[in-house]
Amino acid sequence: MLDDRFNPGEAEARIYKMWEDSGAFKPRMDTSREAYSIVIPPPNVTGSLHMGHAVNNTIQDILIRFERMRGKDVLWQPGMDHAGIATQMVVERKLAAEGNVSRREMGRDAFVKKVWEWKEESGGNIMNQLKRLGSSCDWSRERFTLDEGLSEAVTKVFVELYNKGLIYRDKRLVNWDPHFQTAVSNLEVENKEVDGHFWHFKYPLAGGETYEYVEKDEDGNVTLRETRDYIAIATTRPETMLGDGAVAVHPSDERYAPIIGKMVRLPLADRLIPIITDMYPDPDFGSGAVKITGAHDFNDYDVAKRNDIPMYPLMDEQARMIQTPDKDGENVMPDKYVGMDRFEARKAVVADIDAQGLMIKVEDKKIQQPFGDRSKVVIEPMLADQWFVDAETLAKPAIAAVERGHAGDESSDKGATKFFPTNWKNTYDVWMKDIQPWCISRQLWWGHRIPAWFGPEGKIFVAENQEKALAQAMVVYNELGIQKTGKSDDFIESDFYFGEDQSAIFRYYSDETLSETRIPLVRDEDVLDTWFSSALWPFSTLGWPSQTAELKRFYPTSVLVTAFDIIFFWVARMMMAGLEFMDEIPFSDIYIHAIVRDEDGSKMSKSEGNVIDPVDLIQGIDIDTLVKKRTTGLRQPEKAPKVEKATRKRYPDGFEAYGADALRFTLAAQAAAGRDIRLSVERVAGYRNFGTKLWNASRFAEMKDCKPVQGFDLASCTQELNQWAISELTKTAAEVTRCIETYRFNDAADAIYKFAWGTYCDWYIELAKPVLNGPDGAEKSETQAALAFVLDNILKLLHPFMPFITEELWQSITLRDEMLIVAEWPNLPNSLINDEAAEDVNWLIRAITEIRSVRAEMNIPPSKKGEMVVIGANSATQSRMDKYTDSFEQLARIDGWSVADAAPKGALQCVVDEATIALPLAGLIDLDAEKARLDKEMDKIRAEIEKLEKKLGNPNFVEKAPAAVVEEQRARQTAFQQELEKLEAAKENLA
RNA sequence: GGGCGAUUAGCUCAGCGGGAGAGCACUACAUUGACAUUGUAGGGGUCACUGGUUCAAUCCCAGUAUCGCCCA
Repeated sequence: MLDDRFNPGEAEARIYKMWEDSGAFKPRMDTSREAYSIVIPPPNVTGSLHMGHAVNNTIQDILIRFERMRGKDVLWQPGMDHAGIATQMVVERKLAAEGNVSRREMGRDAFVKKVWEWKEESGGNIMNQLKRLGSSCDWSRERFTLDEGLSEAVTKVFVELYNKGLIYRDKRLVNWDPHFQTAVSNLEVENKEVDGHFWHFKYPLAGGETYEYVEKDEDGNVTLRETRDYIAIATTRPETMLGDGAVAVHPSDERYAPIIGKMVRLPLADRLIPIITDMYPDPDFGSGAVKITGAHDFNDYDVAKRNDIPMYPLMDEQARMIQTPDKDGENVMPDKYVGMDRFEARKAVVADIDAQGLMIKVEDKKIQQPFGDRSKVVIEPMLADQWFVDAETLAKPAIAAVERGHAGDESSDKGATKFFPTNWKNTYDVWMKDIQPWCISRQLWWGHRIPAWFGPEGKIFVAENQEKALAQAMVVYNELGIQKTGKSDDFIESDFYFGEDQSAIFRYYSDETLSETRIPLVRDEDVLDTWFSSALWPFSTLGWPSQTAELKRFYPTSVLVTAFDIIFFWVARMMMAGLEFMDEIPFSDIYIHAIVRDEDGSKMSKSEGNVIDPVDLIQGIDIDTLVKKRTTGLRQPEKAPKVEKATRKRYPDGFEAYGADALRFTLAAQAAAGRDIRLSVERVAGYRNFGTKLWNASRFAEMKDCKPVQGFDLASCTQELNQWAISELTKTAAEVTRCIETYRFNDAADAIYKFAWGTYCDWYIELAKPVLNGPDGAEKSETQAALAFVLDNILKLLHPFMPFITEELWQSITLRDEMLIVAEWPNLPNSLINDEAAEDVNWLIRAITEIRSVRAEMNIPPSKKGEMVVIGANSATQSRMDKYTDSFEQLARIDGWSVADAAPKGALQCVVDEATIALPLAGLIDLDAEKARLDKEMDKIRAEIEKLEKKLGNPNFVEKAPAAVVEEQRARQTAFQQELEKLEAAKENLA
């Protein structure tokens, strides 16, 4: 006998282990089966499970379990991402907290060793959390982006792209994160609107020149005319003025026409810079004149490039002001600012300008400011030598593949990829078509080190390893014929050495006293952007560059499941890498799911204290622990009382242990193709109850000896009730299948929920009770077998959504050859759909519901049984009455029935199709109330009839609407009309 | 500024050119018959607003408002 309820806390780990031990998670590698594969979006090794992971992995697991049960050869490839910046940050913090020396003092090798130690020890918690969710990944194939194989793939890709000219080194303006002291890609920058200022300065014309400054309104009337000896500029970043190379105005701007080409004397720096024209300045914005600081602003950079304006780097890696020489070797930066932090320098510049009387005004202004997505500090555009990927070239095939996917064009052997929902194609296209060079070097230590070696004469050797780099170097330097210190023959291996110190290359030329005469080759210190390795994930995890069996079998993968926020970071880059290196798309479908928000629609964020941890919903948490969790690590610790209050108010008792099944089902049911899921804990509880309901239905089946019967012949069922149930099951199974296939998880969840609870529990079991409680015999044994069969199929259909409880029930019901996880998905032939049986039983359900409704509304106590009198029933109805007399008795409290020409006086009456059912319950009926009830019902029907009359009375409708629609409306009208007549008769019969 | 999306029951959300839906919450009744993590029944919505297309609009189109996200 089953326990009285499912205990997820006990069962989940046990069942999970059983699955894993059985090898069910591994691909069958059976080529007679269709292959189906998904690569997991690799979570950060530093991460812990949040709701985003929960929904992402629930959906993948639903697909994987579904396809596995359908008999496909399934691989769900798991793994983790090394998360360069995030991990380095975590470990640095940890080391600092433990009182260690800093990363720089420790040195690269020692630090990286520490990170690995940390990774082995506490990285990958998230993998265990995914297991708690029930994820059926093949853990034996778990990969990490820094694994040997994957690193080999990264190096190979880098070298090949370099050789093809698709990776290059360039000095460009990059987004510099002064906190982590590394460049980041533009995707890692968050632009936020903040309160700032707009400073207006005067830049005096050189040599005391003056000009006539004229402003006009729209009609050309002069509104201001004055003589000026300056040009007015406005800036939100005054400290950068020290590096200005020019002032630019729009060529059409008449106000400045007289002074174009003249020089201004840059205040503070005391340099002469030109006034130039460029299309960039907006004449209607500010003064119309823009200061150009090419080395610290992206727009200015473009202007400076176009006009050959010098760019002066003003800051070091930590964004402190530095000295920079101009082309003549003169210092650009006044000494007093050198060493100041950029914000300190801003204050100083503003004060000094003001002191010189050159300040016009300061406005308060909302400004867009770039922040590092990890560091949260203001990003500084800086000129730096970095590695870039020519994304534009790689994007072209990636755009085309998605184009083909959405056009249904399967002609290309490179494949076609389609987004679900389709509107994400637009997002992808817009970004891809305006894609910028991708800056891939990071000044970090944790990651894939760039396989490039620098040597004298500005030479760069990109190769898989040191030996190959050396070989290249020998060739190059021999061809170059450069002077070899103290030697005259060709270079040989021993003429080179590998160093870590960049300055060795410089010393090679300058330091005559240096005893070292060999040529230094110094490896690039930088590592690659983490996303560079993630881009290779769909093939690197399958073994590439080795041609493994898995690669052959499972690439391209079937579908990628992810959230929209990494379409650019990841999806687009996988498309590019896959097409470039595999010559084929990495996945044919991309399913983009919603982002999980809290119940108020805010993004869940630890620093805001509104996070719901999936594990807490699975295993439960008391309110005090929850409050503690939410109030630690807040961005603004002073908000703790507010967070506590809100938490206690919303979840006064914390969370119960709802179990993984309930959480999964909730996420699936809420996974409709929108943008957000607002997680509702109440809904989680509701779906936990659903599990309990199913559990109890199974207990009932067990109690009534409903066991699956081997070789049970569905088609030979003689009992209408069983035919009906199997028919409804067949329809539900088809619907669930179709919905999962088309990624409509909420509809699939809905369909199985409705069938299991609303059909199986509410009606099938109830209607079967008279038989099950009756005498043994063919009728009973068929019903037992059929109930068991339908239940088995419910478990199957529900398994992808609620794997634990369904597996537990599956194995409790009877001894089985196989686990549910590998059981065969229901594939019931349409011939099992039995419309006749459905009509009969659905009539019965309608009739019982009507009677119950009338009784409840008229306050007839359930204990009060009575006969029913049927008026106007046709023979079909009479035979149904006969067949289901017991069901009426049990479910509608009806004690026998008879036929009459008219309802007895003073009886409750309800209309079911052609018949009127009267319940003569003398003495229990309030005639006035019954009259009112009938009136109310008639009013509703009359309103419907009125609407239909109007519609059908419209000649345009009858003429133009499809005949079927008109016919349908006519039928509805007739039906309502007949019901109305019967109700009128019922009312007359009352008194 | 450009783009995308949302606005449907008290709450969270489906839906859709032709009868307004679900879960939760709410109300009433029911407890030794698998299940109170339950059962039965019920109340509750000018489908944001304004126009247009159509025989017919919650649904399609345009505009407005509010909110959210992305990009510049």
